[in-house]
Amino acid sequence: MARLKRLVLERLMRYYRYIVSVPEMRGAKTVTSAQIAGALDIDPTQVRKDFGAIGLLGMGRVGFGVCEVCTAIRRVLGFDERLEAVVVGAGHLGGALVAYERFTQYGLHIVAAFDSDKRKAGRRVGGLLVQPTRALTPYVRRHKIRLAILTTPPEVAQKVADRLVAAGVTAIWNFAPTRLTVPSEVMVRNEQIALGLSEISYHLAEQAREKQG
Amino acid sequence: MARLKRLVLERLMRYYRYIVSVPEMRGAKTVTSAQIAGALDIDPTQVRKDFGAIGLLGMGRVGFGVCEVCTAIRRVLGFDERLEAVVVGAGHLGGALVAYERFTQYGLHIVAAFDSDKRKAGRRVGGLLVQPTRALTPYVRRHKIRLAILTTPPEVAQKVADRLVAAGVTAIWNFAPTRLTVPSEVMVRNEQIALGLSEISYHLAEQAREKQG
DNA sequence: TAGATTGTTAATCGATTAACAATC
DNA sequence: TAGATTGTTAATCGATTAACAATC
Repeated sequence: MARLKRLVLERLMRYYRYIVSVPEMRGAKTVTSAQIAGALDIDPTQVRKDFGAIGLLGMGRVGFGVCEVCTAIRRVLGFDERLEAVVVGAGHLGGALVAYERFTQYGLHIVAAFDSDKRKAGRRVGGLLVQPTRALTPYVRRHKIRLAILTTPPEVAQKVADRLVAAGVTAIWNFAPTRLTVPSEVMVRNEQIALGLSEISYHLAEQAREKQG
Repeated sequence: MARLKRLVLERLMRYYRYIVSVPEMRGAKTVTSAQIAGALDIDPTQVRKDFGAIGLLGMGRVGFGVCEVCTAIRRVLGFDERLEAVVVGAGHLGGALVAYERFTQYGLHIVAAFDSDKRKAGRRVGGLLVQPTRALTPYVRRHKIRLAILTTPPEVAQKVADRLVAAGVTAIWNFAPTRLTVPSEVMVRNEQIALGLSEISYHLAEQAREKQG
């Protein structure tokens, strides 16, 4: 099976969420590409192509088996495997991620939180005791942690990333607004929340300009 | 000037951040498209095109004036205008956004927070007193709020959105994992953080599969 | 069977990159 | 002037959509 691209993966996630959580899906045995596409504002052909890419075959006149779809997506995206992650940077955002229970639906478990701030270390964040940064490397090594969630200030993000990589992490979910330099075998997913502001701010500014003249 | 697309706006945001915050930019009078492109891993032609789209003209052999670039981006994206927003849903994520001070750099000021949970209403979140949801509509009306940041659970997101629209909001920054149905003149930006997990989880699952067989 | 839905190939669309003359 | 950098047109690349025979 060819390596799936980012856009495909994100759509698979959306299909999965639709199928497992939308009320009209409750109890349904089958689902058509048109149903999913309509709900998610996607082209039905796209849905069938994505399903085809992960080996899902539909049935003419009926659609796809709900169970098969769920199972296939879970398997491909790895939701059945327990995935343990550490959070580095126990500020507001880090705390929000630790507290977000829905991640466990996808197999993700945040098992430790770290912060360099001595006032934060020792405090509790969403059920986790925040540890000082010097405990990071040994923890990652001992527990064979593969994923780190980075929510530090941008100034220290690269330094932390270097330590994480040295400790053996192979994926970083980066919420700091900086590009990270890492070896090619380490995967970085950048989550730049502030980028959304560009679209919103522009839209509102345009609106104001149109109103004026 | 033609309406700018989402990808262009996001790149403009990244150019802006690079220019105002990266150390090697300190004191520089000019910057070339190659410099920016190199730092952000973008094609230099793209940078020049984007600059051209907002009316920026470079100088042969020299590049672009740092000041001009900043000013132009700020003006186009509307960062010079004060933009007031309310947060609805004062949970961990809502709190994190309220506490995020860097937004003011872009003209965004979160001026009020609301939550339907009676235990949360009355508490402080990042300097703001959380108000009960019944205060939402009057507040938005009175202060002519145009932007709402939605961080409620997905189940109530649509209902809240309806109220916000009725109260006069024209843009919604939606962090709830649901598609919202709103009138066409209202802009919705979806920030689906969990989508990133699909890419990470897949990558790590693939890695494990490769190792096994 | 008739008809809705699939899987797949071809056509379209848009975004990115390459090429290069014009410029300072 | 020589050479680095721009602005713009053309070529490429990839993703999305349309068309339609095959299927149950």
